[in-house]
Amino acid sequence: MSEAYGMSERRPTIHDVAARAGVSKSLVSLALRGSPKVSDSSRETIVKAARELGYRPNATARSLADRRSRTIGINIAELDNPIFPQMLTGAHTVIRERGYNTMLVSGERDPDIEHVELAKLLEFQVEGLILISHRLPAATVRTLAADVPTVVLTLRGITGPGIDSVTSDDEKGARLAMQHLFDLGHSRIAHLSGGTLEPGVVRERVYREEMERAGLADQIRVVNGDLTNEGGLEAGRLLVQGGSPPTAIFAANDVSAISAMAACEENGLRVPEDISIIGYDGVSMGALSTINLTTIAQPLTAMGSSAAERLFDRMDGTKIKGHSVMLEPELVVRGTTAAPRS
Amino acid sequence: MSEAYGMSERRPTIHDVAARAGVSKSLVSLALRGSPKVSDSSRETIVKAARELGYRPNATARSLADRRSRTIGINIAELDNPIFPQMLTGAHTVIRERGYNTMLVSGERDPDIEHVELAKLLEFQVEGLILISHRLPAATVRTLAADVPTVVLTLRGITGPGIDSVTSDDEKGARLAMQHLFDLGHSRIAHLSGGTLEPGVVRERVYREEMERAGLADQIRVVNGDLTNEGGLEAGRLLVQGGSPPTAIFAANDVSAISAMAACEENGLRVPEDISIIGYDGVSMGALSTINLTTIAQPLTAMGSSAAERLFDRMDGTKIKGHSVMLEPELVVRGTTAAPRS
DNA sequence: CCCTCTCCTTGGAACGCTCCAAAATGCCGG
DNA sequence: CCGGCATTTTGGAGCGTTCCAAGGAGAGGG
Repeated sequence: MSEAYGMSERRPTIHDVAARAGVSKSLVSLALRGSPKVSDSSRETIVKAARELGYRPNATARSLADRRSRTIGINIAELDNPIFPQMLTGAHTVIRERGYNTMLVSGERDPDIEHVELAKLLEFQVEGLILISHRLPAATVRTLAADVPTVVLTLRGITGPGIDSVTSDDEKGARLAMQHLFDLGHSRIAHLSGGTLEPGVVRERVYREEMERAGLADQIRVVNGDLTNEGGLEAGRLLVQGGSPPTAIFAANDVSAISAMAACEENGLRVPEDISIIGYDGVSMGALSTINLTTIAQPLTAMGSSAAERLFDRMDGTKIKGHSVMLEPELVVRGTTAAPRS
Repeated sequence: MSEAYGMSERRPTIHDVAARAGVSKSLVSLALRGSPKVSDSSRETIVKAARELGYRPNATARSLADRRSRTIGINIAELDNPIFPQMLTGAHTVIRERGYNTMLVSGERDPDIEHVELAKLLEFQVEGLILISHRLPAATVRTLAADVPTVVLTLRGITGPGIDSVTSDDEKGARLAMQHLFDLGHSRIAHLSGGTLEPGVVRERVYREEMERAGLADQIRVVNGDLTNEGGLEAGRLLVQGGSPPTAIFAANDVSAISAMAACEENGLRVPEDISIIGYDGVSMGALSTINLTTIAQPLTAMGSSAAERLFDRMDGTKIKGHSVMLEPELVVRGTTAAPRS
């Protein structure tokens, strides 16, 4: 044994176990992986020797030898907006149940960093990729998917060989929201948009369509809330400070909806008595009774787990065509919407 | 611009690059790692060949060869409570900046799962471990730390060789909270506790001590809010439904504090006019103007990054003694506390 | 020209594991 | 006691890198 430097002691390897048990390394390998071809007596000796030495298999070496990393890479846009951790949870659980590991990277809002991190994931030989992000360029996704099975979450409209996607039906969700407000009798409805970010686009389009379809084209009013706290607050102020505030606001996501609530209250408008607000996402904090936000809930955790399941399907199956799953959003009526005061 | 390759064929290796460039694999290895011993002309040919082949180094093989995984393992208790993702963010950023990768596992509230997952982390030869959890038994932590440099977040009182810990000064934070309420003139102060979970214990002890020190031993009232939404709601109800509700509540964390707010409002008590509430943690949603929770803010992101930095110190330094860092919490006065109506 | 001395470059031996073909062992009937 | 067959066990060849000792090529000095 080469003990060149005064390093801390070498971890025991399969060879050490073999030596101690008086068998060959191959047999140790078989025994420890539970092969039925190993005699009971050998198995026993080997397991005992392994335990005595505190042997722990080296997953790196194993990965190299059998060319399987048993690792899934997840790229997450950010951890701040609670929808992401929630999807992550769903995916993570499935990955674990399948006996895989999760390697997590985040672009932290910087495309360059994101690019580098994604590359590292591939170098680590991840067997599959889950992209939880709405700011990834389609070209990037296609390149990645050419190398490794990939499932995209929350990003619609990206297809191609090797790409699956999991989304919830934004079109339908947005219609549900508008319908709810119409049902309550609102017509002066404003939209707090998500700007040009992917999920925002569809929601805004549907808002416009529905308004037009209801003959309310002249009431259309859109302000960009940027899907963030700050953006929502400012946009909310803009909406309600004018002379005739809308009677209802459909916000592109919960985070900005909650901020808009604050903006309303600042300006003396009570929610829902004076103004109704409906959000989108179904983040758990919206359920807090202090907030009690009416919203279109996406099955966030389910989307995460569905993405992981789709990925495993693709990995062990022989599916070739990109296949997309669309889950159903759901209207959750809570305390921030009511009929307009007439 | 590298080409997308079919995923079935073998990935090009360093040998392929060597062949194409007409040099030895060793030289390719040196060149690609930017060694200065390589002539410019060779380097150029090699880089070109690598690009043309779409070569991507195999991090697994590299890890095995140089016995460094460049990976840090993070165990996270749960992703639901927003304090965890926030700490994760801090740690994750530092890890990335140092050129390392993050392998993420979670016990998902099940000690058995947690144990298995932690073991897998070690098999993957992580070079360091960050434990973001308050339910890990001290014995487990010590075992892990014997194998690999370890930093514990949020868990106090665990020390030993190889273990660093990062906490914020709970003792001081809790005193800040009580002092704030005293300063406002409160004396009928109840505590929404965190039960027996680690961070709750200290906060409750300080609550009791401070009440006694202020001669208010007879006013001491503690209900377990379990650090959760549901727990906070029920405990909150318990506190305010009785005949003479407290004039202030010190909650063991923000999540339960927010639920307690809801419980108060349910029962017709306005916050802060009728009852003051102060939380603990400083989660970002508390800052939402709709909630506007007075709280003791822990520097969550900083705790995460500090943990990672501590870890790297330990990894490349020769520090041996366990070293703990304690960061300062801070009183953030917002809208849920006021003087009691007299 | 030959000989050093620098630079560059190279093949082979790890790293710790899995896989495979082949060898050893054990058991049975004859 | 032997052949034949099933069951166990084994050594060696990878997996794609890095590291190292040693080999080649020029350049400059004598």
